[in-house]
Amino acid sequence: MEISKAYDPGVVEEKWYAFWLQNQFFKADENSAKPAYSIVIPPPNVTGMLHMGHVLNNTIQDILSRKARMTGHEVLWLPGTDHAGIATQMMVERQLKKEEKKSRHDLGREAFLEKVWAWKEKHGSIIINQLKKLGCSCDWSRERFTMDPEYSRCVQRVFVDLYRQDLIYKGRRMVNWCPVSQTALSDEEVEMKPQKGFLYHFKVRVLGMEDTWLTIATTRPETIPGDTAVAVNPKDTRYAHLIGKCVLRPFPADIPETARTIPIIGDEHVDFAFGTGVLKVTPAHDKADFEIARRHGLPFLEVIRADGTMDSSAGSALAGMDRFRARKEVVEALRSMGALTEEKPYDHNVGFSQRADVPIEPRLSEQWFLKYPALEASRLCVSEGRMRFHPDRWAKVYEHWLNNIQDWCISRQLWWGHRIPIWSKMLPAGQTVDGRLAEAIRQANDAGDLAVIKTIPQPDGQMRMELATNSEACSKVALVLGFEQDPDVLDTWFSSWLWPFATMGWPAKTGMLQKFYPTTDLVTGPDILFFWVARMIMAGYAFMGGKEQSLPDPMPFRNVYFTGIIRDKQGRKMSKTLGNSPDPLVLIEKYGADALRFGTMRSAPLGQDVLFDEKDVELGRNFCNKLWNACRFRQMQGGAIQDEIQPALLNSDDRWILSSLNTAIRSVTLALNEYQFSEAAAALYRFFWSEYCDWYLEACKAVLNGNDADRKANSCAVMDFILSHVLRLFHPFLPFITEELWHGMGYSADMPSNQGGASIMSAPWPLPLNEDEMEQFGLSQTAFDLTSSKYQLITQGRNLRRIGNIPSGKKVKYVFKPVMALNEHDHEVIRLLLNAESLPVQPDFTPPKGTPSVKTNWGELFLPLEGHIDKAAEKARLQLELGKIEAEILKVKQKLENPGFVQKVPPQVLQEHQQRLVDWQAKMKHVQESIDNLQD
RNA sequence: GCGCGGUUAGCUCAGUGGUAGAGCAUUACCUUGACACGGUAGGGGUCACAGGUUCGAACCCUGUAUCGCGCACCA
Repeated sequence: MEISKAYDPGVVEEKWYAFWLQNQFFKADENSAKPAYSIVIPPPNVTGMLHMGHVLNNTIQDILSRKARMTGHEVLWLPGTDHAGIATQMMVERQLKKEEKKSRHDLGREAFLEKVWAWKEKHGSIIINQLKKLGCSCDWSRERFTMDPEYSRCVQRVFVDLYRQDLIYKGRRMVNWCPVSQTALSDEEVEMKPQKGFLYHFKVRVLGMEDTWLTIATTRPETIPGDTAVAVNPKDTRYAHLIGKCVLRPFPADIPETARTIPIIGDEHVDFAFGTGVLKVTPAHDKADFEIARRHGLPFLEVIRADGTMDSSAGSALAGMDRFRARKEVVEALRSMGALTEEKPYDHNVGFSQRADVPIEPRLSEQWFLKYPALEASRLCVSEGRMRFHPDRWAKVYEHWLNNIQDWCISRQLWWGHRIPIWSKMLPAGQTVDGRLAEAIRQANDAGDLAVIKTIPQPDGQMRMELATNSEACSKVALVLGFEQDPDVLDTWFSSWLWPFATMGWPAKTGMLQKFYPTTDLVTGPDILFFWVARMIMAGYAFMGGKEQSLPDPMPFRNVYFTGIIRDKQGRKMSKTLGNSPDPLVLIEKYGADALRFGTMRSAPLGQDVLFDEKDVELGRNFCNKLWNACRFRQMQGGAIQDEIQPALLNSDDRWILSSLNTAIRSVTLALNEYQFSEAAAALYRFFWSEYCDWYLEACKAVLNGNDADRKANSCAVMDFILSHVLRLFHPFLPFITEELWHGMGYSADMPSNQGGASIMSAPWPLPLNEDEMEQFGLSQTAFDLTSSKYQLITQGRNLRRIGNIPSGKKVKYVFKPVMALNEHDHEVIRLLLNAESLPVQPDFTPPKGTPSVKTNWGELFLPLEGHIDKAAEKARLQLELGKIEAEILKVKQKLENPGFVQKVPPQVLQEHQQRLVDWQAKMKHVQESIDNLQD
């Protein structure tokens, strides 16, 4: 192959991705005899565009998948997208408004949904294509969407099943209402944000008492028209005597006083230290007040409408006004009637709709709720360690959430999503199920579908008959009989929580489920621990635990890896509004996908947020280029691939790099097994750059510049050995460039097709050398250390140039006074790497006075400078060094003189310290001599 | 308020009891036959603070400060 000077990722990446797809290397075979490894992708929103969070997330999944393939696993990485109810609907609504100036209501439900589907068809694959650019090795033949027909049937089935068990019920409750999206939200979708507001005090007259007033503190005066009581703590001596009396509510001012006379009640909930100790009770617009009202049988008075504007019940002055505008109006009105006694700035937390970013309005409404199933099993699998969280501190957060769990509000007043599979009809009490419907229900159940009917008595004496079914035939009969389907749809997460098995053909016992469930790893951000991870665990235990699946453990995954959150280099969250979120595709264009992957992984330690800096990607690009050029260097030596290393011809540097490779294989494998991706990347980086390129390749040139063809060939064999291992170790991180070089260097040529012959993807993951191989190659710690100290000698020798201000590029003469026999190879390596013109070996060398030198266990190295030395400067430098050495000696001496130390410390540590003292003392002696030599 | 995590070189971070590390940035030198997206050699840190345990603490314990996150919140 002809290798260019710099690596150009663009063409290479496209070529190999197409190649992988064409050869179906990503495809999972459920009939394979290999052990299974599986991941289901956290499905990105169909509205999504690839951002740095996706890059982090999916690179990790790809690394895990590719490594698993190389270690001989049958890998399923199952991709797909999420319909993302609110987000998608809002996006299409916005577009509709912009382009056609219409609302969804103008179109009607059906026509609007057609629009959304059309939008999904057009844009839904954008993020999928972006993942392909990143190199993701997903099995695209199994791509799923949470609103696929089969998937939707799973959602319905689960709903009906839970409904049958009375775990799903309809209730009129206080919910988190988003006035912009105009739907209920779950508690998890509400984000508390600190807000600057005001705490207002206003007074109301106590009826039937002479000049007695109560002062009430509130942050929400606009809800005064909805107050149906005033509460005080019964233990509060200031007010207890007033319980049972009434006060006059100031608003709405245009209704008779009798209609706004409200009682003073006593309730333990009231904190008499807060505000004035008097609480206004607005049962329809506050969660706590709702509970108080229930305890005291107070009426509920709604004064704010679904869209966040004031209802006519709030009085004609406020009707139709936005809630925040109304707040100001009410304050002014109180002020003008002289009732406002205080108005002071107040910081407090307000719940915001996560999606629409506006304050939530607690609102009384009828919604569907779910009592979470399988709570205990879900808790135990983590606390008992059968399912492991990485890092495991998230297990505590998970447990805490489970222990404080509230029923899940699962209905949404949206159109885009899974419509609730309930059909109902009002009937006179006592009416039985129509025969045709009863027959349809029987048939549905016989066919393996679910159909359940319930009757719910109504306050007016009628009853509501509810059919829950996932059978289309059955629901059609109900429609004919005048039943109507519930208009709401389900929370998006009510479909996502089934992802690990609904994507694999559940409820049937499919080959795919048998092979790949439970999945091995889940990789996701901690921000969706409650939304998604926890609920998937429950769904696993609730629906995969039955006899029909016959699983030893129905858990959905064995390991959960929580990524950090990607922030910018100032530590701020990436966001569109801040404009600090780089477009990964631009980065891929500029630096290459491998560079982006490597840079991201290198800076993303387990369990920490990632401060992203484009410099990291630049580092990745530089690294790819280094890899490219190291291979180019091997290529330029010519010759065929050398796959036979001749042990007899190995030199000290060959042995050193083979030992080093062995260490690298161990540490990279270990790090990956422990999900320490940044550690694995750093270990590879260090091995390849600092050890292979900086030392081995440079030392290699001693052989390659020579004339011994056998030894040259053997050096090439070692290079090929190292490179073929390095490429495989790097493949999970850098899939494209490693594939290109794997083929380009010819390493694929001799391999069986399914073991690296066709693609590096299927090449075996490198194993450390076994003892036989170590012995055959003559590798040992002693030999390794000896060569390491040779390199230390070289570094120190190069440093000598500074003394005479000799440029590193200038060839000079060094003299070596060895302590042991120096073989020809080592001699040449030292000479070459010192960039020495010559390196005479003179065992009895007597240097001219003041010649700079270093002393090592290989011997003493001199740089004769012939009077080029600034003696004063050199002396000062040596004095400084002497000071440092003395400090070190003092430290070690103090330890060794401490009787406690000598008695208690392990012998090995003691010996280390003693050796250290000897070394430092030798060094001190040498430096002292050098100083003495500088004296005239 | 409760819980969790962080505080180590100018920056971003490794380092879990035995000589303080990496990358970037920085200084000097080098365009040498793989690579300037490069090479060589440097400089730079009383490991937030205070106690304690230990022969020995960046590391273990206690407390404090500070930053961040999660949960719960008093209207």
